Amino acid sequence: MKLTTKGRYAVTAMLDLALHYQQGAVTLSDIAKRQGISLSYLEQLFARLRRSGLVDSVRGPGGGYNLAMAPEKISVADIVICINENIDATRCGGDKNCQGDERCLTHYLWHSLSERIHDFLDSISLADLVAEPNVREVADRQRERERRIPTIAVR
Amino acid sequence: MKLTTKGRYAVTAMLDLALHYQQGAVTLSDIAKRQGISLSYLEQLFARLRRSGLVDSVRGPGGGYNLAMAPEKISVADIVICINENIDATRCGGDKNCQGDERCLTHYLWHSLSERIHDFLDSISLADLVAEPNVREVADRQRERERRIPTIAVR
DNA sequence: CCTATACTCTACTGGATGGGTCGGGTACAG
DNA sequence: CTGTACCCGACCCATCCAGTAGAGTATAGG
Repeated sequence: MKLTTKGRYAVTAMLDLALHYQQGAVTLSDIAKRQGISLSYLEQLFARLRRSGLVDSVRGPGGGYNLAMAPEKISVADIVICINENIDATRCGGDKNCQGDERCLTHYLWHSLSERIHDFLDSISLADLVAEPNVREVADRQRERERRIPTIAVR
Repeated sequence: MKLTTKGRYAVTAMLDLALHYQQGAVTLSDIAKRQGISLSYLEQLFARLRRSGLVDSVRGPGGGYNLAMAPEKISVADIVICINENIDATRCGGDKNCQGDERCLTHYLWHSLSERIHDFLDSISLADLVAEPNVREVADRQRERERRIPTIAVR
């Protein structure tokens, strides 16, 4: 089981997209500024998100990224799995060969933990997060700061 | 959030102790053989477990380790936390300063995930694991193998 | 057609950390 | 006094996270 900044960044960035859903393409540099994530790093993450079909890209000026589906359709688990490959907590990755070619004593424990984590993350969609008061509060704060410290050439 | 072999090994080893509860001290080399874990590595883990008061040690010949409390009193979370320090999934470690000095968009998400994981692992005691049929099955297999390939000087 | 914008892709890197090994202790039962 | 077993610190290596760098391609707008 690994859950690192990588996965966290990916979810944060996808949530940013969800907050601007159906408002046109969002550029990575905007996300980078708003969420405090390195642009080059975001590029790597979005390459995977695009290949997994979670986002669509639009090239050229005025381009950027859009969610490929409605926020209700994308769960946090989808994003984390796409980025991190697995949230399996067993050593063997579910292959039951943790000790030699047999299951180790605690195989089932980690297996059920993995299930719990997956079920939890899968039960939360981007739409759920957008609706969350705590999230709205932070988003408002970010919008406010963006207004006060506008980008050069604010259109 | 990190859950690595370290934590898994520790739980496995503690479960081995629980399976031999009140049958005298268990040596690390026995655990190493039964569970397929490096002896030196186990020594490191048990140093922490001992300092945290989860196990008692007996030095000298015939020595080994014992659970410091009844298996009912020790939860998987106790062991993992002792070894891994934290199972917090947030970046900031709960300090709410994930973005600059503010909370990031997804702070609450990771916070509640951490709570879920902790609650789950805390709800499972070593006694619960010992009672688990899946665990008994693997333990029986290990005992069988131990009988067939006995240690040199099997007392 | 030119240019700026913004995605696309590959290569590289430094530091942390997981997962060990090695070797020299100390306590104590027989 | 000897062997067993815990105790403790130093060291090591591969992996990989997190991030940088830089070259290329598509395209909207002038």
